[in-house]
Amino acid sequence: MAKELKDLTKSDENYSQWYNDLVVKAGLAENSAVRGCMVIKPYGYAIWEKMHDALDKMFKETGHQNAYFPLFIPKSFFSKEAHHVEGFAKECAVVTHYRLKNDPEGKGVVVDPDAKLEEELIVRPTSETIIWNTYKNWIQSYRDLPILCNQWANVVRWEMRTRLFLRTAEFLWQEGHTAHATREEAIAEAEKMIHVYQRFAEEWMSLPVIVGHKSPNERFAGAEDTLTIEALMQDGKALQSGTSHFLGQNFAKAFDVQYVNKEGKLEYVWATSWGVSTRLMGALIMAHSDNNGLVLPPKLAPIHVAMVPIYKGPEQMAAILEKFDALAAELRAKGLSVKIDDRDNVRSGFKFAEYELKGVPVRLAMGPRDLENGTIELVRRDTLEKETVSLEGLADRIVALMDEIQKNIYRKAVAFRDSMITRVDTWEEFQRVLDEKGGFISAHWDGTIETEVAIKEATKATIRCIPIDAVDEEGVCIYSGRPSHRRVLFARSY
RNA sequence: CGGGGUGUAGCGCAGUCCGGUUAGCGCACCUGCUUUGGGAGCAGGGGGUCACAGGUUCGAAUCCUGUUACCCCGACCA
Repeated sequence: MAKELKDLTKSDENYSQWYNDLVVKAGLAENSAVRGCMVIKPYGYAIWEKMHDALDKMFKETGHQNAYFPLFIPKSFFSKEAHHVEGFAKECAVVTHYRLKNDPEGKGVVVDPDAKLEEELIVRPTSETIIWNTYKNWIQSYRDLPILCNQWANVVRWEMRTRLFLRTAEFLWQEGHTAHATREEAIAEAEKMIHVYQRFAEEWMSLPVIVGHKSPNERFAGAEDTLTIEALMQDGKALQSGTSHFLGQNFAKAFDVQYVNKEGKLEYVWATSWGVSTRLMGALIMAHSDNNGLVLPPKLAPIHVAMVPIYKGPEQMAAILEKFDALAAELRAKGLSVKIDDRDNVRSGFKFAEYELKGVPVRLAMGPRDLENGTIELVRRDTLEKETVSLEGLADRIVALMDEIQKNIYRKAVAFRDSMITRVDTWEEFQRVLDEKGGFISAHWDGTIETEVAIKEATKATIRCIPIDAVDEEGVCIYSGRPSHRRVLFARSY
């Protein structure tokens, strides 16, 4: 199964192929019959569900409520915000008809030309327009504000080139859409939510991220400011993992959403939107996996502990399963998910490899030797360290180990990420580091779109973000030589 | 949309140049036996509209024409 995985390393130029193989072989997802769309398989979906639940709880703790808006957006709504339509127009799926009929020539069904829609419907690539069209009806007075809604949904963006989890034509996400009375309150909301994402990435995914502002060229279509969390993958490429936008009054003006303030005067509403998607699954996979397969942080692992019997004959199997059942009951009582693998059609070695491929944090194996000694073999996935331990007090030990694994994976990722941030002061060095090392490059930039675009064309590297904690530092732009006041982070990215 | 490639069993492929037994191999699947402390071995078995539609031929997976789907490289990717 996973044997092929071992042939590749992360620095390999075939990393994409390696990634794709891993996603498929670990049973997370596969390509579907529909071009560019994926099937998320039960094991992959179980991870996504854990992400969903944790995020949903965080949103509610920050005062948000879930709601749901339509999948279809009338074309006219979509074109009301000029920058927005420009940004998304090239990748929209459009519904033009509402009926099929039997082919008059007898070959299946055809679109009924008489059932053409008066106005075409766009399959949402994001929901700002339909939501602001709705918010218009919800808002009259400052007493109606703020509105703090989140939606869990699927969206469609007709990408030319797709990749499992990272860029698919259809994907699952959440999108928060908030309406506020003041500019300051909306900006504070956008900042609050990017930090919710940061906390989720670091605490749940064991994924360190850099929080920053997008450069004007990389900003969301229709936003005044875009905040991002940027993560680093093991091949040295960056991945935009979540964004939070301050939309100013752009959508309020486009959809004429005004409220009466305390002084009785009409004002346009201030907006934010923020989202993370199943792309986080891609981030999780690419940040931690090794040549044996996935490495899942315990907080997101569908199975915490896999138990594998090593046996000869049904008597041994029964004796081992008895021990497993007792231990499993104890572990489950402590909130862990346990899988006892009593399949007799595959051998234990196969099972070991399989649970490593699937990233199960802890594996226990018990055989005749252990039965005699009252021991069990414990292997942790993050380090692959093997230990024969006593059954005494094992459940508590494993609970503590989950926490240790969660932290260890994070520590490793932080160490790697930090080692991959390089300060660079010349254009030659910039190109050399980009080609030979990759990762984030911290460099001066003159702040112009022309320079940003020129660097992108020359190297495929983009400004990932202007970190929120960037310190003022005078310097000269690595490309243009013009003055710069702070460093920004460049990288090649997914 | 430009350049290249591929459609043969659930998956991965050979066979196509040069037409000719019943279309083959590996993995997976089913049955049986032996195995079992790191991806088992042997034996037997099931599974095919050779992408689709025409054409040439005594005979087509193979040659010709058309269609279609997918993959890779570019362009695209708030």
